Formats: sequence, structure tokens, C-alpha cells
Amino acid sequence: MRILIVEDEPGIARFLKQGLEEEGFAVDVAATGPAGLAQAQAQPYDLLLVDWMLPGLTGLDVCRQLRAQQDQTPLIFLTAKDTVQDTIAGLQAGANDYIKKPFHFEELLERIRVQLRPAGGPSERFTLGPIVLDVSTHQVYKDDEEIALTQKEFALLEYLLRNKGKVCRRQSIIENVWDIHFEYNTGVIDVYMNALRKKLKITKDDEFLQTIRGIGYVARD
Amino acid sequence: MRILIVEDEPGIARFLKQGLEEEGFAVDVAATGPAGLAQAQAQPYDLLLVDWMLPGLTGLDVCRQLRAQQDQTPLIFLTAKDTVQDTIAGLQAGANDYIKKPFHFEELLERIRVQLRPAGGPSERFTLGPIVLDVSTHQVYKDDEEIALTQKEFALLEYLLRNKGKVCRRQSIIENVWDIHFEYNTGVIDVYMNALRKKLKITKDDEFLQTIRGIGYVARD
DNA sequence: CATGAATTTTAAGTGAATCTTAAGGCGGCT
DNA sequence: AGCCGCCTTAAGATTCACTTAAAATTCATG
Repeated sequence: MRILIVEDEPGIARFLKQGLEEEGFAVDVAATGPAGLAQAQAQPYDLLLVDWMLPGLTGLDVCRQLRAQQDQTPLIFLTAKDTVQDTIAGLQAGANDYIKKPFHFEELLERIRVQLRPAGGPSERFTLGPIVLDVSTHQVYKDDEEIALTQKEFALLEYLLRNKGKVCRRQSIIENVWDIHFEYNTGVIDVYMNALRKKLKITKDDEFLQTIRGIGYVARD
Repeated sequence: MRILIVEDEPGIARFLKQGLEEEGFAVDVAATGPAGLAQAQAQPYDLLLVDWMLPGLTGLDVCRQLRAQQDQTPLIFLTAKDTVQDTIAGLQAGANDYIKKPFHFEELLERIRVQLRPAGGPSERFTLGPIVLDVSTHQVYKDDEEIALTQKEFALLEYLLRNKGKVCRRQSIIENVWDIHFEYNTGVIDVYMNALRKKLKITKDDEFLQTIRGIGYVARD
């Protein structure tokens, strides 16, 4: 689960990032309104935590702009403002929840879980350097640009990313991606690795998809 | 929109009922935990407003029982208890929000709207390039010209637009648009996509409704 | 109820995209 | 140097979606 924090006070941002990472979330931080908006547009997140008062754009502006672009990512405001008018304005702008500072981390955590809950199946996502693979929507991005992959290309990349850092033997790949369980001598894997590297523009210098001669392949970042 | 209030203090119950009815909601009231539970099970509601302290069963018990029966109706706790432990317990039990008394009616109203939003809030209009789909009036326009769609055509387009930018798998489409929950292989989706593209005059060059071979379709602009 | 029109679903032929096979070339390893 | 294994490309096989037409169902109407 990926969370973006948009918060300008470094102390609070650090505290949140650390706490959420300990809970197993992948956390990015943006320090200004425009930076947060750009980041949220660039990559898919599962949840946004947005401070109300921000340099550049207010949190309210960020929220409005995202919703205007049909971005329905759950968004929780995190703020010292606690007048009723502000709460209402925030929720009307399309926010999903609103927590007043000072807050207890436990409560924030639970409210985050509530927002992620209705998303149903956990949207499985894997990353490899600049590459993001979303299993549920069958989409792949490199540097925030969407890359169109065919079924087999996607399945192969998914298998390598699920085993990131581990060397995958050719035999395992054939069994898991092609579902062939007898000995089989073929060049399909080579052909597909070639297609993947081409589409993802991975050069020989990159080490994202390495060949292990005589064994198989590894994905590492 | 139907709301059930479970609250034992007659004054508060009456105040809420009147306020919500003025906003156009259909409101029922139950005064005890067991009565509320029975009422919620007997009829479908769009939202439950539940007091924490109730005679018979606590609000927490009511919430737990409903969730245990796979009832996912949005539920908001309404309570004087304001310790962090209680908030967390409430959210963990499956509640969607938690408002502390005393609260402003305006804030409650907005939080109710947030919960109802995904099921039909204010943003009932979707756009895709020159195409506009209005859910509430069941109308579709392209370049300000109205296009007549049948029910299934409309439902399919609505589903794709609600998930704009995300790839929709054939399986998800069959489940959400046709409400078929077992495996089913058929060509209906193809036929309807064809009809949609024809009526909306979408050519192969347009990328509004793209096919993802082997997976499904995406709407993008 | 019976009829006809509109909508929804099934079915089949066609064509294009994807998958697989195969072969030549290149580079590392012994 | 020579072998083996990987890369690359292109052509054949196959799968899947598009398209059309006809059958089944639903809906409104007399």
C-alpha cells in the first residue's frame, strides 16, 4: 500500500513517514502544495494524507484539483484548523476524512485502514526502480509513462517482480508463467525478455533485469 | 436515500430525524440496540447512524453483528465517548466514521454525504473527452448532441467511466454490469462495446475506449 | 392476453494481434 | 579457438476480439 504525505513541517512529516513505514506502508513525502499535486498525478497512490496549510497551494486546492481530474484516491486532511466551516469545506471538496491536530497516531492509523478497506481486493503493486506494475488493473508504468504490455509480457514481468532479488530459473519461469510442467526446450523466454527490455527501454547498463547465464534471470533495483 | 437512526434519547433522535428529513432523506428511528439491529436487518438502508450507548445492545455490538452478517451498509457512530480507545474500537468493528457529541449538524450532514457519495453523491456526471454521461438523468451527450443509449449500453459506459484510466477486466465488467458472479464466457461484452463505439462514433484512431487484448477495456482521454 | 417493437443474448465468420517456433549471429567461458 | 547459451529477427500458428445476423427475451400496447 502506497501513501503520499503532503506536509510542510519536516518534524511531522518525518514522524508520520516513520510510523507508517513501520506499519508496512510505502511512504513518499512532498513538502509543498504544487509538489504534492504533481507527485499524486505522476504515480498511483492508495491514499493521500494532506496538510491543510501548505506553501503554494492549500490542501483544499490540491484536493479539488485531483477530484476535478477524476482522481478518486482516498484523501484524508490533516490539520490544525478545526472550525466547522473548514471541515465542511474539506469534505465538500471531495476529501474522505478529516483529522484534527493534535491527533493520536493510533487513531490516524485506524482511519487510514477504514479508507483502504472498501477498496476491496488489495490493489497489488510492485516496483522496480522507476517501473511500477499494478496487478489489479494490469497496468505498467515507467517514469510515470504508461507502457502497454501483452498478457505474456505482463505475466513474465509480474513473476520476476514477485521474486525481486531472487534468481528465477528458466524451469521455474516456464512452470509459473507458461504453466508447462514437463521438460521443455524452447526459446520463448528469450523472446519475451527481449520484448520486455525493449518496451521498458532497459539498456545493458541498467541492472533492473539481469541475465544469469546458465540459470535464468533476476529483477533487482 | 434511506437512513436509520439508532438512538435512545428521544430529543436527539427527533432533532436528527427532522433535520435529515428537511434535507430530503427518508428517516426511520429505533430506540434500542436490539430494535435497531432488527430494523437494519429487516430493510435495506443507505446509511446507519448509531449511538454508542444504547439499552440492550451497545452500538458497537450492533455494528459487529451487522458486519458479521456481511452487511456493508455505511455506519457512522454518534457518541459522547471520546477516548482514543473507543474511536479505534468503533472503526475496527467496521464503522465508517465516528462523530463526537456535541457535534454541529452541518458537519454530520457533510460526513453523511461523504459516505453516500460513492453510491450516488453530487459528482454524478462523468466525462470522457467530448462525451458526457449524466447518471441521474440517464443521458449521454457527445459534442452537445444527445445520444440515445439502451440500459445495458449505458450501464457499460458508466462502469468504464467510473473507472476512467483503470483497465477493467472482462470478469469485473460481467460482475458489475451484468451482475453475473460465476464463470461465464460469452460475447455480450464485445457486442455492446461495438454498439457503444458505433453510437458514440468512436473510430479506431480515437483512444477513448481502448481494448486491452486478453484482459478487458479502458476509458481514457 | 396477444401482438409487435425494442432490447438483449447467442452464434459464427473474419481479420488482426499475440504467441510460438526456428534460425543466424554474437559474446562469454573453458 | 571452439563450444554453448543468449540475443535478435522474422515467419508460421493460434488465439481473441470485431462484426454481423438471427434467435430469444423483455416491454409496451391494443
